[in-house]
Amino acid sequence: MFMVQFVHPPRSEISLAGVLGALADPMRLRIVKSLAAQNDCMSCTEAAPCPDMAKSTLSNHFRILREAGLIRTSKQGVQHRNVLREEDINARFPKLLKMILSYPE
Amino acid sequence: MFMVQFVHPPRSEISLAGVLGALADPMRLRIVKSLAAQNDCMSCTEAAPCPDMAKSTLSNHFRILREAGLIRTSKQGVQHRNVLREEDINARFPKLLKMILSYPE
DNA sequence: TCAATAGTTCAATATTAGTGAACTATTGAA
DNA sequence: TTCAATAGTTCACTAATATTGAACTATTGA
Repeated sequence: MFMVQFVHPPRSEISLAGVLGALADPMRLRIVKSLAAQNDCMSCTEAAPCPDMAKSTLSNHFRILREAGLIRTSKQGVQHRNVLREEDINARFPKLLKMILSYPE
Repeated sequence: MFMVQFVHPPRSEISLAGVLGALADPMRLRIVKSLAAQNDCMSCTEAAPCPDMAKSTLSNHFRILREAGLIRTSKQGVQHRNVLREEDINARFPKLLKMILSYPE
C-alpha cells in the first residue's frame, strides 16, 4: 500500500561530519568499497559486507549511508539499487572519497 | 596520589575507522583544526571549540581524539599539553588529515 | 595552608546501534 | 488468482555511547 520513500539529501546538504561518520564504520566502509569497485549499482545483499549480518542491521547501514549522501537508492522490482554518489561527494569534498577508499585496511 | 595516565595507541594501531570516527564530530574537528593551525601544543581550554561546553564534555572529546591516535597529551604543571600526531597519522594515512582539514566547513 | 586553576571521574540521563520478529512489496509459478 | 519466495523495512527491545553537573585530583602561587 505505502511505497517506501528514500530520503536523499541534496548535494548542498552533504556534510563533512556526516560523510566521515558514515565511513567511520568498517562494515559501511566495505559497502562503499564494494560499490566503488563495481562502479555500478548493487542490491543491498550484493553489497553486504558479510553474510551473517542481520538484515535489519544491513538495512540500517544502508539508511545511514543514504542519509549521509553517500549512496542513492532506487527501487527496481524486488531489489533496491544502490549507487555511490561519487560526483556529489567529489563536488562537495574533492578527492576525499578516493583517498579514503585507497587505504588498504 | 594517583597520576593521570594518558592512553596513546602506537602508530601501528591507529585505525582508519578510529580516525574518521574521531573527526566525524564538528566539535572535535574544530579542536583538531585549532591544533593544526597552532602547529604547537595547546591546553584543553585553549583548544576548546566553544566556550560554553561542559568541562567533562570537553575532556571526553580530548580522550576520544587521544584514543584514536590523533593527539598526544602530556602534563605540564596544571595544564595538559595537546599536540596533533601529524607524523603518525600521515605515516598511516598519507594526506588524509591535510585533506580533511582543508574543507571550509 | 588555602584558594584558584585545569582536567578527570562518576553517576545519571539521553541518544544511537544491533538484532529478531513481524511486516510490505514484488516476482514468478502452480 | 493464489501462494511461496525474495528483498528490504519497521518495530521493539537491549546494549553501547554521548552529555552534563557534581565531586574529585593535582599543581601553582599567594
